[in-house]
Amino acid sequence: MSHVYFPTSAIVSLLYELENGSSAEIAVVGFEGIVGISTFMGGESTSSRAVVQSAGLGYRMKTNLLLNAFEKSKPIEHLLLRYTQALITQMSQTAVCNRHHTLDQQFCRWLLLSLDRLKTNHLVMTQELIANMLGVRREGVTEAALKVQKAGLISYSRGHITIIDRSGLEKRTCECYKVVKEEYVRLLPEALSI
Amino acid sequence: MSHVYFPTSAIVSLLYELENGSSAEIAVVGFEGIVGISTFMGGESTSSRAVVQSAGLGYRMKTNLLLNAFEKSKPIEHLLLRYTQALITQMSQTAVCNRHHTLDQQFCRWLLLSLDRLKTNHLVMTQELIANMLGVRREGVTEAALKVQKAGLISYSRGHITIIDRSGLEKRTCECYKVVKEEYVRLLPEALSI
DNA sequence: CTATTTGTGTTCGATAACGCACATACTTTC
DNA sequence: GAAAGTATGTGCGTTATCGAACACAAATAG
Repeated sequence: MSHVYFPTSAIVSLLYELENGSSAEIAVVGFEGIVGISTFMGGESTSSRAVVQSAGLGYRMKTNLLLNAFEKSKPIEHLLLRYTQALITQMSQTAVCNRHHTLDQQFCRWLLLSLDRLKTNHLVMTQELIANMLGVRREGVTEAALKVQKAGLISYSRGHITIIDRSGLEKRTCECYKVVKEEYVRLLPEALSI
Repeated sequence: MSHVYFPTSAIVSLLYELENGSSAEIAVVGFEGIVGISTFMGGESTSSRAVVQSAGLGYRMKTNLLLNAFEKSKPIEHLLLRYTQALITQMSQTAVCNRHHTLDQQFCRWLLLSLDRLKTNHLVMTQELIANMLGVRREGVTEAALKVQKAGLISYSRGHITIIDRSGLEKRTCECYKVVKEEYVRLLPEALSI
């Protein structure tokens, strides 16, 4: 890894892939975060794969520059570590969510996590790709999306999702969304005024 | 949190609990690790719960002493951060494993993760508790345990598990066990000669 | 403007895990 | 050594998700 990335309008998914080709998203990174924490965590590499989920802009920085900043500035170090802890919370909650919640709930959670990182209420993403992120079948996402659409919360058409009723989505999703969001706000108050 | 813990013979599970009372283990900590990383990550607290899975010994240290060491010694800082990254790998792999692998495989993975942190091939743990860790039904664990027992890999009796054929277990589990183990060895070569 | 590709909807049988109820057997307690 | 408690085994019907096949329509390419 030669660079780390600071998305501004882009959204990046951190995916883990299995030998059989199936995968699952373990966290989402947007304007609030960094892609490449292993730089300062000391591992140099990770087993996860970063995939741009929603095209957009971001800054990139040479790995060793970030490392320098991390070593020289305590405030930067503390900020980066606090972000890492927020990321850990997201990963953990995702693990539990994978275990216990329905596809419907997870679909809504995923939508909300993405929306929080976008300025618009419009998302460009096929069901096939969402299925890849969630680690489920495409048909499962189709079903979930239809239900949510029939409930009047979103409108969906060939890769274009428009959110109609955001608070409706929040009611429909599991607690995981809220838990993660609140932890981000707690740990990164400067960065977030979501 | 007033103290952090360094298990020596004890094994600690990091659990996330949901509002409805169900839970899932997201990582295991043994002699190779620390309970309380949020101390130096800066969050002060975590949403996870640490539960002693297997009784044993360990050291404890006042939180602010560890924090001092973290701030004053670069080698200690780097070691702790590398450990944290290993923990992140374990959490991520658990998330994917929860999604894609069968209860049988996860049961074997869990046994192996525990065994790596014990000196013996004998484990004291009821099926009820294992079910709690894995976030599944007790009956599911009973079934898995019976299969593994019938295959001649373990013997199980009222909370006492004895491993008979370790390499058999490794064949039966999913890749997740190996991936995590190798990452621990890569990141913490000094600490591990597993 | 036709042909192909892409994204979505639908069906159906298979399977893994669930929730619940209850039987059984080993252990501890008194 | 009888009674109560604990751990495990078993047998339901139920449900969510899977895997695979296919229909259809919108978008894109030639």
